[in-house]
Amino acid sequence: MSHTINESEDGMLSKDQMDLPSIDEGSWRGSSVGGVVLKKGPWTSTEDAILVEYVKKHGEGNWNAVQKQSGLFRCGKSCRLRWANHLRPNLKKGAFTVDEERLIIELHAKIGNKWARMVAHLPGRTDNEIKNYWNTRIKRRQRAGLPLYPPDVHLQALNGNQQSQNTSEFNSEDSQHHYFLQENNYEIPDFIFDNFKATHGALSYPATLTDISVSSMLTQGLCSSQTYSFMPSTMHPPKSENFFTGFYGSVSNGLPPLDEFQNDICEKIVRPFGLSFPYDPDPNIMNLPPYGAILGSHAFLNGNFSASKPIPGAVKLELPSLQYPETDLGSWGSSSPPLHSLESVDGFIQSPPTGSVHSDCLSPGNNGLLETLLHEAQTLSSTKNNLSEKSLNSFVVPCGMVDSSTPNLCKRGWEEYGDPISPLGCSTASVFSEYTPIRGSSWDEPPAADTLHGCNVKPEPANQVYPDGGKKQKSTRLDFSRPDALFGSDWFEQTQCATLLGEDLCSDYKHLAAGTSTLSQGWVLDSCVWNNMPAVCQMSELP
DNA sequence: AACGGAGTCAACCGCATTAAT
DNA sequence: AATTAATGCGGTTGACTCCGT
Repeated sequence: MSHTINESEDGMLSKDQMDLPSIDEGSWRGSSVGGVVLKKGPWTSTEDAILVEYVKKHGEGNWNAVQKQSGLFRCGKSCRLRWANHLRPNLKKGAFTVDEERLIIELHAKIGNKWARMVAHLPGRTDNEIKNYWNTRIKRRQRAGLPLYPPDVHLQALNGNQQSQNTSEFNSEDSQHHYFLQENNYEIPDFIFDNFKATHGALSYPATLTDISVSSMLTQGLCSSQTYSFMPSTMHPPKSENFFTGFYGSVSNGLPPLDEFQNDICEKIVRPFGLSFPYDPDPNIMNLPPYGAILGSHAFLNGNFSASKPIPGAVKLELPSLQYPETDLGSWGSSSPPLHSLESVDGFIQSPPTGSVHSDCLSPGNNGLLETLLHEAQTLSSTKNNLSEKSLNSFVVPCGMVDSSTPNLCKRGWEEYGDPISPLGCSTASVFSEYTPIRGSSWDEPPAADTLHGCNVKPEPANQVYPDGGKKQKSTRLDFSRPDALFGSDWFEQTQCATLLGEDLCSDYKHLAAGTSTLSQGWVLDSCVWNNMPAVCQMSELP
């Protein structure tokens, strides 16, 4: 498509031919350099001709001189871009050939969003073209629920990267970039997971990454002002919600800077993993700590709060491995039939690879980063006896606080009640239905059926003491004894819950509340917290 | 035919890097 | 060494087109 040949241009063209466009021309905007108002918007053929003529005379470069010497009212950047993308000779126009597409895929699997570098392999193409193609392709495949890379490309890229460790075909940055966060969208290629699933022990990732323990990630990466050591250097704070803003939060959306996480053993990072969630009621729901929106929530799954209505940012997320129907859920949890209504998750889950995370507290199943993170977080939590009172304000029963004699909620959840779409392996529904200890007893204790629909829910003991010596505090949370009441209430609809969760998830929970037989007070809400719900519950005062 | 959503593409913007002074 | 300008790069935006309803 060319914007240089159209009706509006024709009108402009005649104007150009007579004189350069007047400032009040629609495509002129306010930017000015040295008192000269520069034009923006589509180029006209006249402008193209001027630019081409200029380049013929003076060669490429010194683009800022174009405006001065040729009278073209375009900034240097615009001239350069126009020349590079449209005017320079030997440009290959038209659709990408099959070979080119294949090459782009392979290159992307190897080097990520290095469009300019890809150009070297695709003569006649521009980085912009490649980028557009890729972005379009991403959307298309995401919509179709297809993996971003064909499996063979995964393997090929994997091998290539392993070789590149030695051959330096791609620098380490690229490798890291490649392995961790593909492209702008923080996409993680399938082969990471494939490989992870395949190895579970053998190092298949670049050493620089495989050596990253969750602890180190938490304490050095997430919890230090060094920022995210495993993030690509090219990552900029995204404008839209995405996984990493959602996950590690606070980068750019008004949340506390990472420095604030340095203390307290990354409590705030640990929290989302079920350890605690001292949520401070905030009327601004959208400022919910994104890291609280992780486990089992759709927000985690697609980096957004919406369940099946991803905000635009969601488009950028993709975890190809989880798009495979045959996904070996060993890395996420055991396979089990998708849960009703909650499984229709946007298929983009992502998680840094952790195939060979070595730590002192390797997760029981070694099933994936989240599990490992969780497990390690448990360790961190358990060793941190002085968990702040603040965190105790949460009514979360963190995994790490679950008595050792008690089946580990998280672990068991992943292993036995795996939600194919949840890194935890247990969806919110599964938590509700399976891990809602009645009357605060063991997780193993079968839920009492009498707690189903009635109101005879045993209230949580007000003075309940928790393993760490602290007391749960109801604080400002809603005094709903039952989440089913909560979800089914008008309040739930009338408050921001629905907004926060998205209509779909909202209805999911309502459905859940109506159908589950294991709801009880306290623990249920804990589960809610654990699944990102408590933040919702806590943030509003009783109506 | 009108409308709306999705796809495509060109161009812009902001930041990073490099070169020049 | 510090500053400024030029350039490169990647992400995003907005206009346009296509297509289905």
